[in-house]
Amino acid sequence: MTQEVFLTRDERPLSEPAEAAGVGIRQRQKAARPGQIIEAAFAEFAEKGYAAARLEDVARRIGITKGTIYHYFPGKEDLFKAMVMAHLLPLIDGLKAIAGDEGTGGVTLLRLLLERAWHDMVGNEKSREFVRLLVGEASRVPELAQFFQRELTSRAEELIAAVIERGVATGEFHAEAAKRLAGFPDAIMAPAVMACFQAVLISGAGMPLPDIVAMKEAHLHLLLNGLLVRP
Amino acid sequence: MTQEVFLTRDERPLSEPAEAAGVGIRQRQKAARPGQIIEAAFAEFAEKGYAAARLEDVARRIGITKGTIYHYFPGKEDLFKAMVMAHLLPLIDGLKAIAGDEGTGGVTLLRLLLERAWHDMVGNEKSREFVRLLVGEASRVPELAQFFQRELTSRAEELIAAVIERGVATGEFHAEAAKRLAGFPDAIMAPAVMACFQAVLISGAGMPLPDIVAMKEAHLHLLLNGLLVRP
Amino acid sequence: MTQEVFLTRDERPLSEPAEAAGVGIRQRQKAARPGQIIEAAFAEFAEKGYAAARLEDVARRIGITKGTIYHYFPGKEDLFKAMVMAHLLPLIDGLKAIAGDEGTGGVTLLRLLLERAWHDMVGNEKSREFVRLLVGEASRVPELAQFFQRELTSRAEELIAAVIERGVATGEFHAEAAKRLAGFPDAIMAPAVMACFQAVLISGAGMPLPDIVAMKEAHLHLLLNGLLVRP
Amino acid sequence: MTQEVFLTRDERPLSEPAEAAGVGIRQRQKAARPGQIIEAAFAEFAEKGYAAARLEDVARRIGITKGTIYHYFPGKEDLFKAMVMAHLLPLIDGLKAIAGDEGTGGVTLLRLLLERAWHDMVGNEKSREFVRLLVGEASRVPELAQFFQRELTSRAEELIAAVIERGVATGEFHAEAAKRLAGFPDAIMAPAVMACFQAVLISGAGMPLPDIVAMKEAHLHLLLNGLLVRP
DNA sequence: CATGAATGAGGGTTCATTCAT
DNA sequence: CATGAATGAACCCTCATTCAT
Repeated sequence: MTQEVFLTRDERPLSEPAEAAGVGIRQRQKAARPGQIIEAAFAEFAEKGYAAARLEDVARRIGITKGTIYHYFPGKEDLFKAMVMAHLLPLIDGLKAIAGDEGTGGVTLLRLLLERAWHDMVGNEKSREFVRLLVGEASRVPELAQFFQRELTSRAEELIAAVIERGVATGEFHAEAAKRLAGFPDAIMAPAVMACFQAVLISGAGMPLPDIVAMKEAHLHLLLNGLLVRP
Repeated sequence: MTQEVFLTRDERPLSEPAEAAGVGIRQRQKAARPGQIIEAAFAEFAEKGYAAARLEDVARRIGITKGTIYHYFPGKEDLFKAMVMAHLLPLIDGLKAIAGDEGTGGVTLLRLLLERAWHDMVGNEKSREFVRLLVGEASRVPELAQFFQRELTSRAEELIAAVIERGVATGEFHAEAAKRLAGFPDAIMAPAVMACFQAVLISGAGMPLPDIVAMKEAHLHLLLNGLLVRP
Repeated sequence: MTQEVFLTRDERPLSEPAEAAGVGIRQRQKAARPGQIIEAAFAEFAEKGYAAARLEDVARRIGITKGTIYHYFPGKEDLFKAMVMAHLLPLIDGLKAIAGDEGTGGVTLLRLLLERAWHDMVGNEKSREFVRLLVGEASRVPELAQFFQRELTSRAEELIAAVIERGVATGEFHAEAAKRLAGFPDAIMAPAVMACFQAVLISGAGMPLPDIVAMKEAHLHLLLNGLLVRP
Repeated sequence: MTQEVFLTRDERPLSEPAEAAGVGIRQRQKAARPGQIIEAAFAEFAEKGYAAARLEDVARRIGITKGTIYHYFPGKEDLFKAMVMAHLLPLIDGLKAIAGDEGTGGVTLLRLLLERAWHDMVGNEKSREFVRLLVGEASRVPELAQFFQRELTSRAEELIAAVIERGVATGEFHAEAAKRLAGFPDAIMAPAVMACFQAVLISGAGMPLPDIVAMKEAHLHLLLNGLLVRP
């Protein structure tokens, strides 16, 4: 069982060939370009950071030249935004899917939520790098920061709140805990983010990753039971 | 009650040579320069990121010229490292202080630990920016990443493990929870890190900060009691 | 009779791509660029010396901008090396050509050798400046100094030795003189080098050049006959 | 017998302590400073060239600071000139001394002249470096180039002409050779200059120096007898 | 006299962006 | 569509020179 166990859903590469049937290879190439560029851009931005990434390196990664990028994106910053969007949208869709789940109990919903979070933020190398990139650079692009806050963060917070509420309604969760968490719902997700950074740091240092599944279980257990001995 | 309530300890600015008695203004200037420069560098690096920060802006911030920086630091990267170190050292000392506390119960120790973490990572604007900067850039300076991992992260993890162990020894904490957390001690600190990012994002978007003290309380309560209703 | 009488062979400028038929102007430009840049670089380096030469001036000389130079050369030092090589290679070829001459007598060969030396080191302004530049700067680029020593100096010394040997074999040269010169073959070429410096100094001072052909004749005569009256 | 055998005359260091008797050490220090600085400057200029030499390195060489140099010299260029002058003057004096020698025969005078030339240009490391420096940089300082031409070169040429004339007068030298050399007297000295460069290049490449005394003898022999077999 | 902190004018180098081909 | 030569605006870094101490 590898560390990439969380790849349970749509892991389509961004540069999908779009199953073009009768069109020539040139057509297919052309249609695939933006996705290829975004993918290469992600790799460079993640590795070097926005400012230090060079468009020439992005281009070379997929065997094109600098100029070609400008056929598809107006400039470096736009490419960055597009790349972030391309990665953000699936995450948002994931959240929407859960929100639609007229699931049963609070615990089940919570588990579903954590599953998604761990998948999206810790599940594989690219996810982790993306989170790191977002934290490091997004605040330099206010437009993105706002989109991120509006579409993902606040949506996630609402979802968490809803899940807790449901747990309280079904009698699973403690009402007082729910009230207390109202002002800090992200605390629920925090360990996943933490695991993300831990993994980035560790793999950056060339050390072996810890057991991610066990970490996820520890996370859930901590949320549900806390540390204290039941009286 | 402002957001800077956590400024309970030594918040001496990095500059200022402590005591300057009979020495001339030039002498005082000279002794204070490195600290001033580091402070200005922090501001620029935090605002623009390592690559986008300009030494000229760092200099202008304290009314000197670019060249002067080179009297005190060999170059941009060294300045960055020095700045990180200047911020990291106090955090390490903070951890050491707690480790020395032959405290009583696990809960008390845990509270102490959280207090420190929230102070150091969420307590004020600069702390938060520093954490963000570290996450965003440290991996580009492997030397720093390793120092960070060795001196701070692993030390913190040991401390957390010790605290939990003590809680188990005193009968406060659940043995099973302790065992489960052994592989993921950072989960304990995660909500503080999360709050840090949340605050950065929110203030970056120009919105008002939430009640940090309440968040800290919610954090502690969640850790201790979990979400579930006691059976 | 001008001073440039020695331009008897291929004095093609370094630029110009030889034949440019139907290709567009852009193509022709591109192919010619490295040569143009090297030529301009030579002029600047010769005039100001390596350290004081400015790439911007090199660029302006041929109507391009600083940045363009970096499309063709990795940096200032590489440009310098390339320029030296471009000038050195023809000289080496010249020596090889003579070495291939299965000439007749020692005197004839010696005359051939001197002809080349005077042409290559005194014959025209550029040659002279190049020698001066080499003497002044080569030692700062050990790589070049070694190449120069290995490919040109030692080759020339071997050639001189061979010429003298042949003169001895044919009975033209004095055996004792030959033996004595074995340890100092460069003495044979020395007057040409001297004339090079003299010309540089003199034209630098704005004075008229002496009669170079006469100097060359004096050189040959001195070598062959010496100063003493025959007994 | 080492290579420095030519050190037969006044090899006083430039920074002589001026045998001050009762004056304090401070006084002596002060009086010696300009000479020390010039000596250090020579070392740096010779090693790096004028443009690349740093005044700070000059200062450090003798344990003072940059600023002190400005107490004794108006600036970098003036220091360079002063250094060149300090080295040039003894050479000029050497020539004058020979010119005063109402010596006997032409051969004897010629030998005297060569002795000086080899001593001053090949005799030791510093002499050689100085010649190289002069060739490389002097033309960038027209003022110096003119002084050099007027005081040293032309004086040397006159001296050589006089020596040859005397040889002709005494019947030692061939009249035709004398006439021919009138337009190129430097040819006489050329091998010494050549040996200088050869030595610089060779020691720059870390190889062992050839036998300088033998080279000098070969030089003289070549001048007197030429290469041809006497008919 | 001597120091060395500070200045400020460059110069080498990089790279996003443009545009003729 | 794609190329890649060319531009030009920065930015890091160096260092001769100044001057308060």
